[in-house]
Parts: sequence; C-alpha cells; structure tokens
Amino acid sequence: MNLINLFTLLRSVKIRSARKGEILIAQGATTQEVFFIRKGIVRSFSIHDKGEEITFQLYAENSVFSNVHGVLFGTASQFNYQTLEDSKFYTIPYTTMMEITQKNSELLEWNRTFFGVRIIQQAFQRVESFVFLSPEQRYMKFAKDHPVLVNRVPDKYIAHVLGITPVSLSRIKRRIAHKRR
Amino acid sequence: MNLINLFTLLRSVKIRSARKGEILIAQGATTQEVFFIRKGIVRSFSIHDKGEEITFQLYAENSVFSNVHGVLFGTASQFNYQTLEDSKFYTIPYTTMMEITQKNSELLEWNRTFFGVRIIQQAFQRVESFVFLSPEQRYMKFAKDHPVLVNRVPDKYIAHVLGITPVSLSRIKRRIAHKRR
DNA sequence: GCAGGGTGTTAACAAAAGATAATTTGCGTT
DNA sequence: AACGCAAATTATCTTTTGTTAACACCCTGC
Repeated sequence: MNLINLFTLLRSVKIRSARKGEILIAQGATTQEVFFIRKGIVRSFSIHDKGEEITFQLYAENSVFSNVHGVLFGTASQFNYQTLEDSKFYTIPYTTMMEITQKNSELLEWNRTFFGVRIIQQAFQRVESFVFLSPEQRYMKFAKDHPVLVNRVPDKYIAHVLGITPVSLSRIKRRIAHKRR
Repeated sequence: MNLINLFTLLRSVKIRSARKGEILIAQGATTQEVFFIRKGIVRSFSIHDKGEEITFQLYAENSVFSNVHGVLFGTASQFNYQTLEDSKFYTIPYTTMMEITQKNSELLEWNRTFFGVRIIQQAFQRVESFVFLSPEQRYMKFAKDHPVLVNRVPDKYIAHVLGITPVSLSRIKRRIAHKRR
C-alpha cells in the first residue's frame, strides 16, 4: 500500500461518538457512510403497524455496518440504526472506501471479504437457521454465536432478530433452563 | 469487450443437460461450476435426521446458481443440487468467469450485479421475510414473487423453503382460499 | 428513599404449527 | 381403463406460538 493511498484513507476516516438511543441512520435516509464499531452496540429496526418497532439486526464491537439498502442496492434505508449504549465509531464514506481499496490489492481483498463474502455469509447462515432450525434451536445458536449480545442486549430485541415474540423467547429460555437439570 | 476475451469466454462455456431427478452438485462436493438455467427447475437441499431431505432453495429459468459454499466460502457444498424437471444449462467454471469479467468493465459490472449484489439482495429479502412476516404472509409473498415456481414445483418443496411443513402449507392455502370469498 | 418507566416473567386463552396417520387426489404407466 | 405411486389434503392430538394483560423486578432520576 503506497503512502498516498494511506493518507487518503486516513484523511477520510472520521471519529464519531453517540449517546445511548441516538439514531445514526434514519429510515428513508440515503447515507452511504460505513460504520466500524469501536465501542457500543447498535440495532437496526423498522417501524410496522401501530408504530411497533421490529429489530432486524444487532451489531457489537469490531463489527461493521452501514445502510445496506443504500450502499448495495442504491435505495433509501429501510431501517433505522440506533445505538443501544453510548458508542464510538470510525466512519468512512462508502465510495471513498471503494475507491481506495480498488487501487490496492491487499485492501481489495479485505474489502471483498468484509463487504462481499462476509455479509453474504451472515445472511446465508441466517436464512439457514430459519429453514433448518426451530425457534429454540435458533436461540441456542444465537447465544453460542453472540454471547456478548445475549448479555448486554434486552431480550425483546433479540426475540425479533430470531423472528419470534419477546413472550415466546421468555418461555423458550425457561424450557432450556429446565432441561439443563 | 475485446475478441480474445469473448473467445475465451465462449470456449469456457459448456452446454449441459440433465434428466429430472439428477444430482448436479452433491453435498460434500467442491465443484466451482456456475450454472445458468436455460430450461428446467433446480432445488438445493440437505439431508437431516432420519434421512429427511430439506429443500433450501428453488431456481427456475434464467437464474444462476452454483455451489455457494464452494465458490464464496471455499468450503465443501452443504447442499445437493437436483433437477426437478428435465433441464438444460450453460455452465462455466467460476474462476474462469471471474478472470474474464475482471478484465472487462462491462462484464465486471454484470458480474458484480449477479454474484455480489443480487445474491446478497435475495438473501437479505429472505431474512426480512422471516423476521417481519408470518408464515401465511410469507407464502403469499412467495406466490407473488415466484408464480412460475408455485405452478410447477410440488408444495412440499416450497413449504421447506418457507420454513414450515408441507401439512402446514396445505392448511395455509386453505385459509387463504376461504378468506377470498 | 420514592415514584415511574421500561423490561422480563407468568397466566390465560385463542390461533397456529408440528407430528403422525389415514384418506383422497392427481398423474403417469402399463 | 385400471393400477400404482407420490403428493396433497384432512383428521386427530400435542406442542408451541401469538396476544393481551397482570405482576414483579430493576434501575434511574428526582
């Protein structure tokens, strides 16, 4: 990686903080900012009938998120992205990131891994969990894969990520607890 | 697109036929062949407890499929890919396709659209349907999005794609039919 | 310390889904 | 036309989930 690109990259990276509860990207926005979470937790959600908020995804430290609909599909964001804790991020415009990484083979690979394969892989595994697993098995897998989230995020958000209601998740947890004995 | 690349591309494309029921890619295989369906229908499925086959995805004419696990993640195929009708394909090795398309800006865009964004988009929409929709709504969306599949594919396969059992799908169809009156 | 809001658990009931088996339907073959 | 097979439907029963509401708990702010 040459120095010019490195400087371009560094100059484009911004540091951003947000208090718990802040909306980073609003539904309908066309932001193309890519967020790397240094500290904190973020959820994406959309609003349905009667104003009910349904959480779609959760992100913790060291993971990357962005307005997928904007960056990948060129449409307005379907989701709100909101912090669940006081948080710190690095951000960089998507286009800048693409420009820089495309000039650089190592970074291109990193970029591909992060923004292509990684996202596909996550989405695929998630679909598989819906097709092949019961809600109970889905929760156990989630707890195994994301212990950090299980301990720090309210269950009501996790329930929707699993495609069930908070009440049902509570019952599932009780069933699992009873089985362990 | 220059002639050399065009010839390379054409030389690499193979025509393949398969009778109904044939396995094109077997679970555990490392094939990196990309299939374009000229005619016919293909399902991907994996085998679970008691040898039960669970269908994961269905593909109809003009769509592209491949051993996702091999091509994108570098692992053995988790699925069998099987024809549900007598079928005809164009096939091309994934690496060849990547090599050629990376030298060509128009094709690169096509490739990106098909193999990056398109696949992510499908996977994403599918996850959204599991998180936001009930099984009944999921079926109605599926029927709207894939009328061809609804008419030509046995319901038992569609049921698993929707994450439910064939019996349940039958009941859902009855419920919907009754509502229409 | 107390009040209030949000979160998790439990209850009660209705609706839906899973499991299993029997029955019917549809379709291709002979 | 009759047969046979697979798919779809229906039936029965059990389990799970959704829905709504009550309640307990915790935590925060005042």
